[in-house]
Amino acid sequence: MRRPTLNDVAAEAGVSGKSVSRVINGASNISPDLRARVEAAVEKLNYVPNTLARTLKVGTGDTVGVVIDTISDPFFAALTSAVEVAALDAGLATVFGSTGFDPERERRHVERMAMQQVRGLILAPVPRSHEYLRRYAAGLPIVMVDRAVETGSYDTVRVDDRTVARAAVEHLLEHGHRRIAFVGDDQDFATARDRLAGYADVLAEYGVRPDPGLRRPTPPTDDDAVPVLRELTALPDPPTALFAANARAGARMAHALHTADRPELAFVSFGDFPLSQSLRPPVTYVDHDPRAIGRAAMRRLLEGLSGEPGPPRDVFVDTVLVPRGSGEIRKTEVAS
Amino acid sequence: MRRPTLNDVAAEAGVSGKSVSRVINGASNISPDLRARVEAAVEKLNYVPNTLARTLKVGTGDTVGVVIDTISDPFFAALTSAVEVAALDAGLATVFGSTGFDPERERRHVERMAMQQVRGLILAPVPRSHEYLRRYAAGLPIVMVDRAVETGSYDTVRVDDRTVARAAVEHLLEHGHRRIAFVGDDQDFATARDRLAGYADVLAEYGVRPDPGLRRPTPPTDDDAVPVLRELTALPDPPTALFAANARAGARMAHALHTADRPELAFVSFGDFPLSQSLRPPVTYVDHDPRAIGRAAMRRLLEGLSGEPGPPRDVFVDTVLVPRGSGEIRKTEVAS
DNA sequence: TTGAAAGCGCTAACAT
DNA sequence: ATGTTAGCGCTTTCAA
Repeated sequence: MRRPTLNDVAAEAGVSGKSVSRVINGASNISPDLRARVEAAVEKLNYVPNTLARTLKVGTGDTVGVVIDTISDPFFAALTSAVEVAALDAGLATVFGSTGFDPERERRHVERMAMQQVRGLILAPVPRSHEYLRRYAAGLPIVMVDRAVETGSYDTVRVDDRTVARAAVEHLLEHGHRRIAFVGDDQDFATARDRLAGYADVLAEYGVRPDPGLRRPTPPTDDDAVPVLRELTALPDPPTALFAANARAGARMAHALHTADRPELAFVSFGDFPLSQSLRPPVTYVDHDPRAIGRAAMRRLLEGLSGEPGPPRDVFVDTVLVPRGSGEIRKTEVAS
Repeated sequence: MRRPTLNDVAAEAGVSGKSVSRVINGASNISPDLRARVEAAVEKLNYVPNTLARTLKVGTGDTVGVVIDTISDPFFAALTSAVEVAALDAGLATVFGSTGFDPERERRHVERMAMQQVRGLILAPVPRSHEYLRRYAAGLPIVMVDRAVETGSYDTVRVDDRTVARAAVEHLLEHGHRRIAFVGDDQDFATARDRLAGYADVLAEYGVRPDPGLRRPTPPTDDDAVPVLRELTALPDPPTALFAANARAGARMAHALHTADRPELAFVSFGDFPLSQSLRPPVTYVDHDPRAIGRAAMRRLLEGLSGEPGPPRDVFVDTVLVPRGSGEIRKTEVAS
């Protein structure tokens, strides 16, 4: 009992295949009688058109691909959601794949999507050489989001990490802090490097000597964040403020601050996270709005689809610093 | 400059199309010489096979579809992530679509996926009649997750809501509470109905008269949760405990409890949410593990793909009550 | 307004 | 071990 095809419908309705095709695609010049007969046959047979055959013939499909770290990350969930909505508006469907930061998995996802004839690709690249991408880039618009690799070769949509990190750390400096810890990803990510650079920039501007001892990687889990915090507070000259350079680090350090009961430490997170405003104090953050990135990426992709792509462009989306309490703690009392 | 096809490669390598096909699909009996020539041509032309054509010919593709409320919901993000990983293990790709609770959007996603010849469908159905689904269900295995509609017609993977809600509320009753508020979705969802039924069951068992005044819908946003809480505490005989019947309600009521500074109210949430353990007190919850649901759904789908599907089956995944503090507050002091 | 034939890119069946 | 032919389900010529 195989699925009915367009020709089955044609036979049932006693018309030609092309007529069925016309009815399905809503062509104009069709006699009401023919249309009615075809529609009846479609109904009777439960006919579902085969997009693959159509795409094969027409040569162009209606899906875009999204490849990201993991959909479990709220940042990428929101980004993907925004892409999906924007794609839907443009009549496009979304296929997605997550890399788990594995370059090989990324490659396989990209390859598969290219083989499936996606119209375009939105990619949060793992921090590695993307030599392999050239092969697929021909005739396949690619927009990189959140991070950039091989800058200049591909469109990107991201925040200006360095500037934003500067602003966040400056906010702490303005509140009197001089010992400011940096908790964030290792330096494989250009993004992380830029944030660290912004941190270093502004410290230098304020005449603060950078101290490598104040730098810690993102704790792998919530539970690992507490020891990280203890290491920092146990220093001879401990930090009075914390800068979390990404939302994951933010959530985990917030957890640690509460678990270890150290609400007197000033704290700014690069990226908001759920419930951050329910904590006491609520968490001050600089946000790079994932939905704005998703929408901008889709916009850029659509430009690439229709007409002249032009040279690769770097789109920077705006960010905002939202003071909610934790970042406005002044350095007054000296911590034990 | 259209993309090269298998025949272009064949011409370049001076062999037949079928030989190229063989090399690409790693067939056994191929002379090293031929293989080398083909591989060189593939490399030279940057050839990328067209899966669509393959699927059309072979009659069976390699993708499964996932249709959920929204990927921004951490519950569904985790579920989808688990499905993707399980699918990858089975050599399948994942396409996804979100409904935003719009039945029409759900229908369009399902239709599109069916047209794209997905092998199977994992669906969190919007709470409506799914008459339309029959049309696609022929030859397309469908597994419903989290919720069930038209029970008995489709496979489902979910929790036994009634039993779990019972356990959660009983936990509060055991701690001395008798006035227990129910905050949760409206009753369009079978899931919500069952949870309310479990709540009612166990109240009756403990001889507690149900009070409709203690029932409130899920607040639409965090900010709306505070008024909901105030309404409840302003009652003549206010609740001493809260049961949030879903994770969203849980997060929002937690927010309200903290904003309004009412930590003396006992609180159990159906479903965990981010940072719930960083609150004071940490939130007690019963969890229906989204990853377990995702994995079980994929397992069931694979059964449906290979061999005898058998009659629709309802799979219930286990849940656990995790006491973390908020649910263990005894009813001792009288509020206000 | 409708239909017949050819072919999109690939592979199964059948040669050789 | 390699090639030829036919055709998957659809749409695009081109005719009628």
